[in-house]
Amino acid sequence: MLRVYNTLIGRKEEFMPDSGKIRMYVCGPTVYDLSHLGHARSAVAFDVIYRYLKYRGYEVFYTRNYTDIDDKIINRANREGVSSQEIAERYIKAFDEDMEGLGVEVPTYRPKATETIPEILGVIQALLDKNCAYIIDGDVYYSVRKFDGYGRLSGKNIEELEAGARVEVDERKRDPLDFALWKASKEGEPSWDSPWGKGRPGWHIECSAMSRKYLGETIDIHGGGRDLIFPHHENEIAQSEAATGRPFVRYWLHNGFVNIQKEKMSKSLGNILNIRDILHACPAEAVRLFLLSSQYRSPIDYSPDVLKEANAALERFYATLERIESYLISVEVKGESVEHILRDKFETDMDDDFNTASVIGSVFYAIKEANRMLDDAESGRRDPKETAAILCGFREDFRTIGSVLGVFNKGSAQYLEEKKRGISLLPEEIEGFIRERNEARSKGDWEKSDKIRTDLGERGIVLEDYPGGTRWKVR
RNA sequence: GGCGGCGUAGCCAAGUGGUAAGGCAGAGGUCUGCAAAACCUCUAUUCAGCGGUUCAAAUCCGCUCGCCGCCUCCA
Repeated sequence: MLRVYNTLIGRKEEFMPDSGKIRMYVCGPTVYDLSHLGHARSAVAFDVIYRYLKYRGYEVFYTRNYTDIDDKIINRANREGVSSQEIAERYIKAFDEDMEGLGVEVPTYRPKATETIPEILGVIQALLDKNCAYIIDGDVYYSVRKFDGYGRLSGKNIEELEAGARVEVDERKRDPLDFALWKASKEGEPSWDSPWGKGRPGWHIECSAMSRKYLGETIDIHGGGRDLIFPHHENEIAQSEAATGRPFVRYWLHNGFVNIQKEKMSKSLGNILNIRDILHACPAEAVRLFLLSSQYRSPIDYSPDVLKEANAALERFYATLERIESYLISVEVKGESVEHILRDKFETDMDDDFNTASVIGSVFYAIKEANRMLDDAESGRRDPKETAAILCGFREDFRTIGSVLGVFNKGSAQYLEEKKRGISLLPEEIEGFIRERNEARSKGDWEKSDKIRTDLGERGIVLEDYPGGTRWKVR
């Protein structure tokens, strides 16, 4: 039984979709700059949720939008002297590249706000017809007071919000909490025709329109970062439910932030880490492993060290996987029953609000088990066939888990191959050095043999001597 | 000020009523010419603190302290 933490009720509850088809919407980026680690966390968290739901046998219709019209885009365009569209296209492309780099699966639908204008106009018109919105000088505002449930998602009440409202209130609005559905365009700004004059959509309305267009009036899951709970998601609920008269979202899921030195990563604090910079310095699987090492709702603190740790953990995983794979080549497995203890644990953990941190713990527990069994089997203290059957189960379960987490996903050969691309030496050259070193070793010339090992070490090659011979790997 | 969340070993992090997963770092050991890798042992009588409920609490309740987020664009 899958249980998820639903922000709407503030606790975990059983996930019961209406049917085997799941409609899921996640708020995507506003495309005015490169995406940062925080975006990566949200994308990876919901990528794993998407994959797991599919793994569980659901058909998932996953929509993630691009907000491609917005003040920040316009500002940047003006600053650079190019069109808003050009800015949006540039950063959509960049975002897509980053997602691909992170191994994030492509959602079913990836709509853009600017391609949903007719539907946006439709929702606004419906709200005007129902007297939930009003027009002032070509702007259209949503009348928050007309919506009973306002504040339910964020646990706020209207009176308190008003009391704490910060300045800069637009005097024309009937109520400080009212927000723009449609903004009349100023000279030179991108605009679309509407019954209320030329203008562009407000931020919140696009998600209501896109969600409805691609997934219908009531959807199963709506996700995004915690900071979107208020006002963005609160406003989406108000708009959608007032317009359709039906519940908007059944399960609201929100991911925690990536912090740097305990503080939220954000533009205003200037502590941004771009995805592409990180990906440049570190394999994608290590980034994902870092992100998935905490439960998706918890805050996680970034530092260069934790990424290094994730990378080291990955290294350990693949080194053991390689051992397992070589062992399974040497020992025939047939007719032995393969057990899937790991897979069962994986499902139990994931069923509990996608507890990837616990899954990763189990994987490394299994890694230790596997190494222990291999040590014992290799020294004849363990039955080879029985060992092979268990390791075979591990290997299959690693693949299963890897396919959902997008980590531990490669064959060990592939992983090691990729690492070898980064080095300046040819494998034949390295083999040559190893032969030379072993000749020296056989003569007891430790000085020479150690120098060869040190020299290779400086070029990123690590040597390991085993009873069967010397092996090398890339650090 | 209002609302929400968090506080588990040197660090990261699971565990939400049945007696503290896992990783990194550290110490000792096995193996090795020496290493490396791997394995073994050790490293939280205790879960911010104080009370309460219970046969039983890190887990539930209350209070205190500390940190963070939202209330304004934000993943």
